[in-house]
Amino acid sequence: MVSVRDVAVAAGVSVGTVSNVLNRPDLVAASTMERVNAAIVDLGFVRNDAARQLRAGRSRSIGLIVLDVGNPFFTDVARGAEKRAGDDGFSILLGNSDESSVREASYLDLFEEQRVHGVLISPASDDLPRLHRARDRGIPVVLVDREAPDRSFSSVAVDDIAGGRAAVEHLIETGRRRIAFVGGPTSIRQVADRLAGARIAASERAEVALEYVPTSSLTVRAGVEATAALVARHPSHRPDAVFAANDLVSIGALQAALAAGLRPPDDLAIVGYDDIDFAETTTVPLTSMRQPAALIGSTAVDLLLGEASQGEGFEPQQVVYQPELVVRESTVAS
Amino acid sequence: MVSVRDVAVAAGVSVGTVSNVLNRPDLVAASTMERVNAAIVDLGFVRNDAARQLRAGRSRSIGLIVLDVGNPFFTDVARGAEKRAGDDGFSILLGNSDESSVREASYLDLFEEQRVHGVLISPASDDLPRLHRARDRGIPVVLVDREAPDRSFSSVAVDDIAGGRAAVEHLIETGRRRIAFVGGPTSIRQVADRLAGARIAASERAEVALEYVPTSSLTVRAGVEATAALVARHPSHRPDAVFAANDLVSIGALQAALAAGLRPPDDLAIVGYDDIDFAETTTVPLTSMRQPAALIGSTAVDLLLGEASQGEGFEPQQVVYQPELVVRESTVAS
DNA sequence: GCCGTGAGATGATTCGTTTCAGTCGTGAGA
DNA sequence: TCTCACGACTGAAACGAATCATCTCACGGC
Repeated sequence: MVSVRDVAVAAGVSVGTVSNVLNRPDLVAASTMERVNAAIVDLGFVRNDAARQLRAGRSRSIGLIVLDVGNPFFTDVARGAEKRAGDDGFSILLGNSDESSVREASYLDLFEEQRVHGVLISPASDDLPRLHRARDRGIPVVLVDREAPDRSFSSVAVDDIAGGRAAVEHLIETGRRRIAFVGGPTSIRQVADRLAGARIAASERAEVALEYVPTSSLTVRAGVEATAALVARHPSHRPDAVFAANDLVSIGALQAALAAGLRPPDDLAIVGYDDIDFAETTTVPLTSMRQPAALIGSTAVDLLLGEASQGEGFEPQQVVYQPELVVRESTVAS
Repeated sequence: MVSVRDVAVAAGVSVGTVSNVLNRPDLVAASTMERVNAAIVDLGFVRNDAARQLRAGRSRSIGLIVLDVGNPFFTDVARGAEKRAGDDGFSILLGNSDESSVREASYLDLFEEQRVHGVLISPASDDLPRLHRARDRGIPVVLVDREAPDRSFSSVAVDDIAGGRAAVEHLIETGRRRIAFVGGPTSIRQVADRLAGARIAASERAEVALEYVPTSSLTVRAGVEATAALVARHPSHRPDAVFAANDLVSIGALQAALAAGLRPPDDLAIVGYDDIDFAETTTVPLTSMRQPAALIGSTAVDLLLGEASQGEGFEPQQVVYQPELVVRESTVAS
């Protein structure tokens, strides 16, 4: 493996000069630079990032931990983050916690060992102490799609309470009275907030009943199972609307409804959350709360880099975007 | 930032002993180990991976470059790879080339600088020399979802020619005669092979016409645009079936067909490729060629680790899986 | 009392890069 | 002629962990 030393020898200069060619080309004479570059190409020299990092003390990478890589919402967030990070010469390390706090912790460990420039995380649990520890060690942390209860971290989120409320208000306006909220676990803050918003909207009208149907994860499968149980009930006890905690669950809910012979929106209305691309291509296109996924990702990187460049006296900032209701045939007949 | 030296001082031992506690616990006395571990917790010591790597010469990470993170097929591949890698203590660095050879090259550079343990790549282009260079520098390379023309690399692929052929044979059997293959660019091997397979199947029956409708990328949007142009033709020139290069394109094709007032499968049959989860939840559930995505990912890691542990005399291996036709309502009325 | 043995601990050295104080030589100004 | 400034380049030190040839010590055997 060829090192700067080899390049230096080949070009007849010192290692310091090779380093300058690589990092501060303005400090070196044109003719020297040419010789060094020729040697680099000749020998096939590739910088060793580990040595670079060791010297620098931190890496040029940013860790991103998402709840589910299979969810297009999060890949969109990742895309936004990656683009923004790339502009500043940073790269994104993507970790998938699959809603497991164990996996989440192991990614945090990994990222800490890598002396990552910072961590963007959509937490699976409420383990804020763990995050504080990371920050105490000098690694900035920004919460994604979630706010810190005590505002001790910067965050980029969408107002999930408002979103939950708007979704249920839409269902009420279109005539539904028995609404089921499908999703879980509530240890995921997004779920808890959307449910809270839904409850607020429901509580404003005495004739509206809101039922919480928990699931163990936010997947298509979970949506199918929970909804299948709902629609198997006697018609008099069956909800007339499902508000799903995210679009994967809502897709599952739609499948279960169709399998049971129900025809949305008449027999059952369905609202999802995230407005992933696939929500508009389903058998019955799904009404959903749209979130600006890529913008969330890029804003998170902004906040992170800001915090990283400032240091001690940094004041955490909360950015909150508003979700937007996208109405489709799963709630309103076309 | 606390280092092994600080831990050693706090525990009253040498740095070598701390390192032994971390890496070869069997060599150190129980009482010593306890003291060291206590010091580690006390001081909040976190190993510096850069220093570790520098010493070791290579990292415990494997780079994975995919064509499109937004495509669930690739996230499934990534999942499979990550799981398998994790079992051996490796982590996966996920890079998204977005079908751009420029982005692909920049990820390769990054991974080389990181002295990655190996690279799994679903190449966007035919730049094999670049890959050979990486391997010459000691970085094993395994091709994913694609075979090397000269078998000079190990690979895990699915027989796309057979897949393309089976898809078109299915269309012919169900009565279609004017078939459009939608997708591109053909510089992506998967596209070229699926098209080649389609042509073979079509050529076996004189009365079948196959038309190639290129797109610039494999996305829902591209599928919509290409198909919209097709269905806008006079009925006598309109194809009676679309074979899409992947499911994202087929979802786009379905949207365009519905928007034009056509009702699959009668007015237009549609076959996709990959059988992503969302293929069965579309307005008209999509017939698709299923590929064992997670298995592809884990097998690729297997081959990579095998090659990495052997070294020089390694013989590239080709693993080829067979795709499986999954018939749904987009080709056969229910 | 001596030697051999082996468990346990040591600490100097190494990995490859960046940085920075310092050297060298040239040319302008006094 | 001497000094000073400056551009160009040098090379040693430092980053933090892992390794391995050595060293220490206690104990058993004779």
